[in-house]
Amino acid sequence: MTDTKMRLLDSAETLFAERGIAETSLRDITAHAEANLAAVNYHFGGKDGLLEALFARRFGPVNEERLLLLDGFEAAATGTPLPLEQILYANFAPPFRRIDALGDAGQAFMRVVARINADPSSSIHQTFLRHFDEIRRRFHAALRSSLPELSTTEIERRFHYGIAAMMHTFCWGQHLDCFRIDPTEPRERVLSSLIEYAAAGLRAARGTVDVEALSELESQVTEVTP
Amino acid sequence: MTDTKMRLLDSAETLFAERGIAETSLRDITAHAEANLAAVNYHFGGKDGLLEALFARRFGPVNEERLLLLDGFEAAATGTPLPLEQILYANFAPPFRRIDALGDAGQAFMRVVARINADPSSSIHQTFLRHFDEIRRRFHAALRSSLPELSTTEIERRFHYGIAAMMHTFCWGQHLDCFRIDPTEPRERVLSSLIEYAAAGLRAARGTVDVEALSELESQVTEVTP
DNA sequence: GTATGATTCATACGAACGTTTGAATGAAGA
DNA sequence: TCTTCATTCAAACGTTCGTATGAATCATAC
Repeated sequence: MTDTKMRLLDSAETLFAERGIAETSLRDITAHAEANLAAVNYHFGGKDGLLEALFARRFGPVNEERLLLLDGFEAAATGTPLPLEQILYANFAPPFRRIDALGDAGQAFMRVVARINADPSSSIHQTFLRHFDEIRRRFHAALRSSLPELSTTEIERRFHYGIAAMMHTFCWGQHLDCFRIDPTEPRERVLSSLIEYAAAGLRAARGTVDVEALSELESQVTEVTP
Repeated sequence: MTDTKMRLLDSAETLFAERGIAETSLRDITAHAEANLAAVNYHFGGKDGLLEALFARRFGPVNEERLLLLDGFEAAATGTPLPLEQILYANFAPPFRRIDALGDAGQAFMRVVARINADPSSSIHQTFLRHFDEIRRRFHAALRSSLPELSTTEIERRFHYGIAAMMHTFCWGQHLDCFRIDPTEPRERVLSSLIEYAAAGLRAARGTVDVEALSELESQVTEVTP
C-alpha cells in the first residue's frame, strides 16, 4: 500500500469521524492528506470505494478477534453454555482494545461506524452489515444456549440493546465526561461497566414490568393535577 | 399555521427519516410537499430554520409529558425514592406513545432524532441538546435518589445506555423484525422489554465483572490455538 | 371594484460537490 | 540512455445544492 493511499485512508477516517461522511468532501480529505484531489478516484475509484476500503481495513481484524475469542471460550467450556460475561467480553473487548491500540485513529473509526450504524437507510449500510453476518449468527447462537428461557426475539432485541450502548459509548466518548476514561484509572473501566450493564439486562426476567399497571398509575397521578 | 407550512414540515420529517438530513435537498422536500422551492426559505428562513421548527413541534409535547409523569410519580411517592421502572416509564413511554399517536410521521421523526443523536458533532446538535437540559437534570436526580449506592458517573453512563437502546429501537424499528410490533400483540411489548432491560442494567452491582480475569482467561484459551 | 398584504411561482445565481482528463513526473528495467 | 508504467498534478466538466429575486396570484378589508 502506497503512502498516499494510506494517508488518504487515515485522513478520511479522521475527517469522517469529526464531521460526518456526507459533510466531508474529497477536497477536505485530499487537502488533509496533502494529496491531489484526483488521488481518491485513482486509488479507490471514488468516495464509496474509499469507504469500503476503510471498512475492510478495520472490520476484518476486529471481527476475527471476536470470533477467535468466542471460539476459545467455547472450546474451554467443553459444551456447557458460556457465562454471559464471556460472550459480552468477546463481543465488546476487541473494538475497545483496537481503539486503544490505534489511538485517535481508532476512536475516529469507531465514531464513523457508530454514525453508519445509526443510519440504516444509507447507501453504504448494506455493505456495512455484510461484515457482521457471521458475527451476529455466532453470538446469537451463544446467547441462545446461555439463555434458554428467553425467546429468540427477545434475545435479538437485548443483543441489539447492548450493541446500541456500545455504539453510543464510542459516539459520545469525546463529548460526555462519563465515557471519558480517566488516565489515572485502569482503561477497562468503561468496558466493565458496559459488560455489567448488558449482562444484567440480558438476565432480566421477562414479564416483570407491567406497562398496563404503570399506565394506570400514570392516569391516577396525572389526572388530579391537570 | 398555513397548509403549506405544515405540509413542508411533514414532508421534511418523512424524507429526513428516510434518507437522512444532509442527503435530503430542499428540492426533494418541496416536491414531496407539492410546494414551491422558495417556500422553505419564505416560511422558515432556510434549511436550518426548518429543522428547528421540526424540533419545536415534536420535542415540546413529549418532554412536557415526561416531566408531568415524573412529577406525578414523585408526588404520589411522597418523598420516597421511585422504583426504577417508574422513572424509566416516565422517560420512555411518552416518545413511544407519541409515535403511536402520530403513526408513520411519529416513527419518521423519531428516526430523525436518532440520527441527530448519533451525530454529536453536527451543527444542529447543540440546538438539539438544549431541548433536553431539564429532562436530563430531573431524571439524573431521580435516579440518584433511587440508586444511592451508585456513583454519579456510573448513573450517567447507565442512563445513557438506556437512551442509546431507545434510540436504537426507533432507528432500527423498521429494519429489524425483533423491533417491529406484531399488530396482534399488545403494542407495549417493546416498551416493556426496554424498561425491563434498562432497569436490570441500572440495578447491576458494580465490580462484579473482572475484566482482568476475563483477559487472563482469554490469553489461556487463545494461545493454545494459534 | 380596488387596494393591500401575504403567499406562491418560475427562474436565476454563485458555490461546492464528485468525477474526468491529459499532461507532467518519477522510479525501474532493458 | 531510452522506454515503460505507475503515480501525481492542475485544470476543467457537469451536476446539484441552498439561496435570492421579482413578478404573479390570492384572500381580505375597505
